[in-house]
Amino acid sequence: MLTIGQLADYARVTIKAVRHYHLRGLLPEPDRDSSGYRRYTAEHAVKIVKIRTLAQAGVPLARVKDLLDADPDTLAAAITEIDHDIEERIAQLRRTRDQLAQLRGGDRLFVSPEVADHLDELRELGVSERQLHLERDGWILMQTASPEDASLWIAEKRELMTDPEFRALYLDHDAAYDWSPDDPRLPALADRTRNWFARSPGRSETGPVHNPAIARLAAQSQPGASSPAWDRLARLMTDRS
Amino acid sequence: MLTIGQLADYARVTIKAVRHYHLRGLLPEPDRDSSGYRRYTAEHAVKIVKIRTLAQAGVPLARVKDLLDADPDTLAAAITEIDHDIEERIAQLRRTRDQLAQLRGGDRLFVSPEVADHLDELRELGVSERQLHLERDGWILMQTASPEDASLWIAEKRELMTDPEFRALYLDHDAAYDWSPDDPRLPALADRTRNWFARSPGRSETGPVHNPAIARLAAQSQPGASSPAWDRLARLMTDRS
DNA sequence: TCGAACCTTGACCTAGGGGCAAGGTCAAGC
DNA sequence: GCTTGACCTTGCCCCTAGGTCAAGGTTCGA
Repeated sequence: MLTIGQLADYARVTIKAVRHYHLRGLLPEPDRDSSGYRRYTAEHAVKIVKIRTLAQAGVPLARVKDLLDADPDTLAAAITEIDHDIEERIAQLRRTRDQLAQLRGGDRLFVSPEVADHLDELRELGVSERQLHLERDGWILMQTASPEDASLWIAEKRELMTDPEFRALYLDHDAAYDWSPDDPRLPALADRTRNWFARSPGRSETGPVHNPAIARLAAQSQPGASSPAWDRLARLMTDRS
Repeated sequence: MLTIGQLADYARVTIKAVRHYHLRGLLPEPDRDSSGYRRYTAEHAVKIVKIRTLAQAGVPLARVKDLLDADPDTLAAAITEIDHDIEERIAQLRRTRDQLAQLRGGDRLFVSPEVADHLDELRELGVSERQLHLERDGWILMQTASPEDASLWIAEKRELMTDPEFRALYLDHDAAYDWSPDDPRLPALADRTRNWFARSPGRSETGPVHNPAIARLAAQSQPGASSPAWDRLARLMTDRS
């Protein structure tokens, strides 16, 4: 006959857990000795090892209770199912490990692989961290609003980036962020930008949502995402177009 | 700007989880719109994907909170540690799977491998299920009371079982359970048993605890573990020895 | 304009215990 | 006989990481 502590040690379970199983009706209360201590038999030990095994497998105690006095076929079926469940949890943990590795890496975790590649290209081009941040956040918002459109837009944007003139314009806009709003280079930049859009084939017919500048607009809905120079640039471009 | 539902969908998290993160101080409460709805930015989306990734890895939210604004080196170290932790949990799940498989099989889960092998041998010998049950429970109690002694005793018991005469005695004792207490075969069986113990070398000097009959005695402390014939047998053996 | 889908807060629930209080019991050693 | 430490008892509230339900306000698309 075992005390609760001996039983708990045998099954490698805490005393508290044993009492919890009594409370949940998984384990019948054993007889008490003259001093009121619970006295367990080997039957209890067997049952509690069963309970522990199922509970460790993540089976809710309510289900463990049913399983304990189910017929062997039902139990076997349940075990098969639980086994599959564990396999799946292992696979999930592996996926989590991969994501954890990406968390070290940078932004790939937060955006689609295409956008992540795009951001990498921008970084190589020498785009400022501020601008990268703006781009990333813009794509996040777009992906959230419309994942299908976002995947079209990113393909278009990346194709655009193969044009050296567009790349130059992009870098100039990036640099212009810090300029004074009175900077004489701003009107010229606005002109070059408008000219490029006018020359670029098919830009206008795809509708306003297909304009890659919407990335910047979306990002600008965040606080601190614009500057006096950019505001001036926006006015220069809309006024004369 | 995202609603709570859009944010939750983006990060593949439930709305309730998002609010829970606010409650725990992991995620700053965003501004509300005119109707009191929370309105999120891409910054929130980034943060919540981080939180989700760490939380899915089993990191307690309190620690996630610290990690969110830790310096990169601290974060990297923590991620390495968390990664090891996941590996360990995968290993544990594999062990649980093995145990689950044993749960289908039978008794191996509840006793040491040596005892399990012993029980298998007894089963092959044609021992009754009742007796097997008694043996198993006896070994459980012994293992609980004194694991080291139990491992010595099981080795001794298995060596004993290699003796054909002991095996015959064991099977006869098993069969005798159901006999009438007046059965004429009982005194003869008691004699044969006493003779065997007397002949068997070193049986008496190892002390009473090394007598394998203690298995039966231990098992008999359970209700319904004896019979009139066994009681008579016990009296016959002690009276005349 | 209406219904569906969304949002709000609040209250209560879960599993598997942990920790503490306020004791009772038991075995060993002096 | 007395103390000490380890063990046991019940009962209570606490935790995590949310889930669920209720009762209501809001927004959006047909």
